[in-house]
Amino acid sequence: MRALRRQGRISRSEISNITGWSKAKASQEIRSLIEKGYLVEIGEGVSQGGRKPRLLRINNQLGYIAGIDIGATSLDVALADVTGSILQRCSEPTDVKLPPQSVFGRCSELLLDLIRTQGGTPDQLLGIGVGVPGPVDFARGVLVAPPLMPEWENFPIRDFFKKTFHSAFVVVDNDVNIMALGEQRAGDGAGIDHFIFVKIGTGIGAGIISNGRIHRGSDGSAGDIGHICVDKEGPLCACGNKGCLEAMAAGPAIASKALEAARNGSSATLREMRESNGGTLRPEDVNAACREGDQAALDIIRDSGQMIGDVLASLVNFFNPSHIFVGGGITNFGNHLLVAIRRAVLHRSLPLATTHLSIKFSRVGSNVGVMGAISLALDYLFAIEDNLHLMV
Amino acid sequence: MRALRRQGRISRSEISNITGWSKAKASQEIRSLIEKGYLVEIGEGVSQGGRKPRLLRINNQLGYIAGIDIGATSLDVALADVTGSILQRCSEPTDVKLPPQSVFGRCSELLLDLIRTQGGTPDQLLGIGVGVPGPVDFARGVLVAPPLMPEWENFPIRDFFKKTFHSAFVVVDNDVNIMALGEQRAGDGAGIDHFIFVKIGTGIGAGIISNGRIHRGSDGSAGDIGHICVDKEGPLCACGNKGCLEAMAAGPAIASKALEAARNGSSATLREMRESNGGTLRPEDVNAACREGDQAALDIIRDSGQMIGDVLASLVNFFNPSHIFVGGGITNFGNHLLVAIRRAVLHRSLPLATTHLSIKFSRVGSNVGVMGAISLALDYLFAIEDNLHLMV
DNA sequence: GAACTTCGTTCAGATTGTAAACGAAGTTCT
DNA sequence: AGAACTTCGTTTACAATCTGAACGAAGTTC
Repeated sequence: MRALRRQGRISRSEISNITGWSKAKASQEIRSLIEKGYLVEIGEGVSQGGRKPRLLRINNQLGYIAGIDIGATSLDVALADVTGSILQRCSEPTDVKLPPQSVFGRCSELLLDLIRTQGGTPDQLLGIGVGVPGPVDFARGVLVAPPLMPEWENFPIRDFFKKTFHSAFVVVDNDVNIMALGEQRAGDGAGIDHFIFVKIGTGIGAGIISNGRIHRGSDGSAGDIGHICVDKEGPLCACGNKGCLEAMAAGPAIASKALEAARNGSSATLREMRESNGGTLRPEDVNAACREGDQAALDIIRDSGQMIGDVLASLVNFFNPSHIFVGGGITNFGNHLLVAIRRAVLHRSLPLATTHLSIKFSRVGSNVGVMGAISLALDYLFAIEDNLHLMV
Repeated sequence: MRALRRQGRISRSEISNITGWSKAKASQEIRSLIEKGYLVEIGEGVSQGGRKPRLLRINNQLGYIAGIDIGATSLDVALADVTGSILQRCSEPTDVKLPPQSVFGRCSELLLDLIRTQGGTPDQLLGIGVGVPGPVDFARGVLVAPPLMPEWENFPIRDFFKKTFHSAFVVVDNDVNIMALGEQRAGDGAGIDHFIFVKIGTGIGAGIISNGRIHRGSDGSAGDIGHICVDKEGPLCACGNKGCLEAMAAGPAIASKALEAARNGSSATLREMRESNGGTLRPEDVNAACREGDQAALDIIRDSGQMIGDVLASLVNFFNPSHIFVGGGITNFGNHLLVAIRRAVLHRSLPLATTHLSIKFSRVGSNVGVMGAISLALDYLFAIEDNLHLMV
C-alpha cells in the first residue's frame, strides 16, 4: 500500500487512481498516515485546469537509513533518509585480511560520526544495508565460505551492528548483488527486467537481476563468475583451480602482466613507470600508459577485455539479458576495455541474444554500492511497514 | 484465491486456515464455486477426532486442457483435465523442416482425435499449451529467429489453433522452458527455487527456473546454451559459428564421431553396426556399443559429457542452482554421460556452488514436455479465472 | 452414554469501501 | 470581470463485506 507511495514520490490524489481506491478511502488513508507521521504535505503543484493538487511526500524526518559497502580494498558508508536520498557519505581504504571485528567496528564508528554530523542520535537509525565481498546466506545474514577472507565466515554481522544500533534492522547481501540493486534503483537499470552488473576490480563478480528481482542462487553464491575457467593451463588462482577468469583478467593480473612487460622490455613506458613507482605497478598505471598510447599496455587491457567478453558471451547465451553494466575499480579505464568486451560478446553470442543487448559502464559510479545497500534496507523497511499495516 | 484450491487438491475447511478467512466466508465462497460448477464434493475424509470433513476437488468435468510438445524430430500431444491429470496422449515422429502449417495441422488432427476418443467435443477444450523448439516471444506467442526452422518465424501459432478450437486460449513457449516447468510441477523439481533443466538431443538447450519462475530472458532466448563456444577451432555449426557445444556434443555429433571411429577402425563393434544399419549410425547405436563395452563408443560419450559438463560448470558458478536435471533424447544413455558431466562440473566449479548441487536425470521421462505444456496452460487458466473472479 | 472434538452453517452486528453530493480553488472564455 | 467549467479533496449516507459467536451435526474417547 505505501509501497506505491514510495514510487510516486511526489503526488497527491493520483494515489486514488494508482491504487484503484475511491477518493474517499484514499483521503482517509492519507490522513491516517499523516497523523502517524509517515507522510507530510509539501506545497502545492501545478493546476491541471482546476484546483491545485496538494503534493505529499514520505516524511524524511522519520529516521535514517545506512548503506555500507565493503569492498576488497575500500569501505563506503553513507547515511540517507527514508526516501533514499543520500545525506552524507564517506569512504576509506581497508583490507579484508583484517579481522571482521575491526572492519565492521570501523564501519560503526564512521556511521556514528555521520549521524552526529547530521545532528541525529544513533537510535534514529532505522535500518542498515550491508554489502560484503563474498557469498552471503541472505536469510541468516552471514558470509559463507568467502575465498578472500576465511576468517569472516559465520561472523554475526547482524548482531554486531545491533549491539550499537539497537533500533535498526540489518540486511546483509553480497556486494555485487547490492551494486546491481543500486543500478536498478538509482541508475540506468530502472525498469529493466533482466540484466547483469559486472564488477571488475580486485576480483570479478556479477550481480544478476532476473524478472526484476535479484537472483542469489541456492547458496547465495550466484554471480561468482570470477572463478569460471578460461584456460585449463592458466595460472593458479587463490581458489585452487587453474586459469580462473579472475586470475587472468582482473586488476592484479593486469598489474602483473604489466610488470612482465616492463621487465622484458616490450614497453618503455611501463618500465619508466615501474622505476618511478619503486619497482611495482598498479592497474591504474597500465591505464595511464594506455592513454599515452603504449601498445603493450593496450594489448594487456584488450586481452583482459577479450577474456571477460568470452565468458560474458556464454552467459549472454544462457541468460539473455537486455543490458550488461560494467562497474568497479576498473571502470575508469576508458573505453578500450569496454570495446574489447563488446567485440568478444558480439562475436561469440547468438545474434538474437545480442541485437537488443547493450553493454555499457555503470553511470552511478562509486555510489552504486551504497545506493544499493540503502535500497535493500528500504525494501526491507517498507516490507515490514506493509506487514505492520496489515496486522494492525 | 482459487489458485490455493489448486494446490491442496483435496481438502475442506482447511481452506479457511490456508486463506486466513473466517469459516463463514470460506463456506459461502465454496458454495458459490460449487454452484458455478468449479468445485465438486468427493466423499468424506478421515475424522480428526470429531466430525468427518467433506473433501472437495476441482471439477474435472469442466473441460479439457491440451499439451503439445514439438521437438526437432518428434511431436507429443496430450489431453488432460483441469486438475492436470493426463487422460490420454500420443506421439509421432515429425520433422521441423516441414512447413509449420503441416506440423501444427497434424497437431490439430491428433488433438481432435484425442478429444473424440474421450467422448468430448472440440468446444470443451479450454486451453492449449504449446512448446516449440526455438526462441519464443512469449507475449506474442510467436517464434523469433529459430535457427533450425527459419520458415516458422512469425507463424501465428495462436491464431492457427484458435481457428479450430474457438473456445480455447493458446499459450506458446520454448520447449525446454516447458520441460523445466514440467519438472517443477510433475517431477523432482517441486519446491526447488533455482534449477536448470538441460535437454540433450538433436540440440542442447536449457530451461531456467529462477526464484521459482521460468527465466525467459529479454528476447525469450535464455537457455540457448547449445551455441556456447567450447572450441574456437571446432567444427562449423548450423548457426554459423565454430565449435558450438551443440555441434560438438549433441546427438548428431556423437553419431558422426562414431561413424569416424567405424571408418578408421578404432572400433570393431561400431563398424559392424554401421554395416548392418546400411552405412549410417544413430546416437542410440553408440549407446548400444557402449553397453557392450566398446571403448571407442565409451570415449565418445565421455567426451560429450565432459564438454557439456565444462559449460555447465561455468553456468553453475554464475547461476548457483541447487539441481540440474538432464533430459531429452539422450537421457536413456545410461550413466556414462551423467558421470562424465558430474565429474567435469565438480572439477571446475567453486566448492560452495557444488556442495549442495545435485545433477541427475529427469525422472518424468518422455512426459515432461507435455506435462509442462499442460502446466503452463493451467497457470494461464487459473490466472484468468482469478481475474474474472476479481472483476465479477 | 456422557463429555469433548471437529466440521460446517446461520445470523446479527461491526467494519469497510463506495458513490454521490458538495465545497474549495482555479482556469478559460466571453 | 464574471459565468461556466475543471480539478481537488472532504463529507455523508448507504451498500457490500467480513467476522465472531452461537448452534446443529457428526464422531471419538473414556
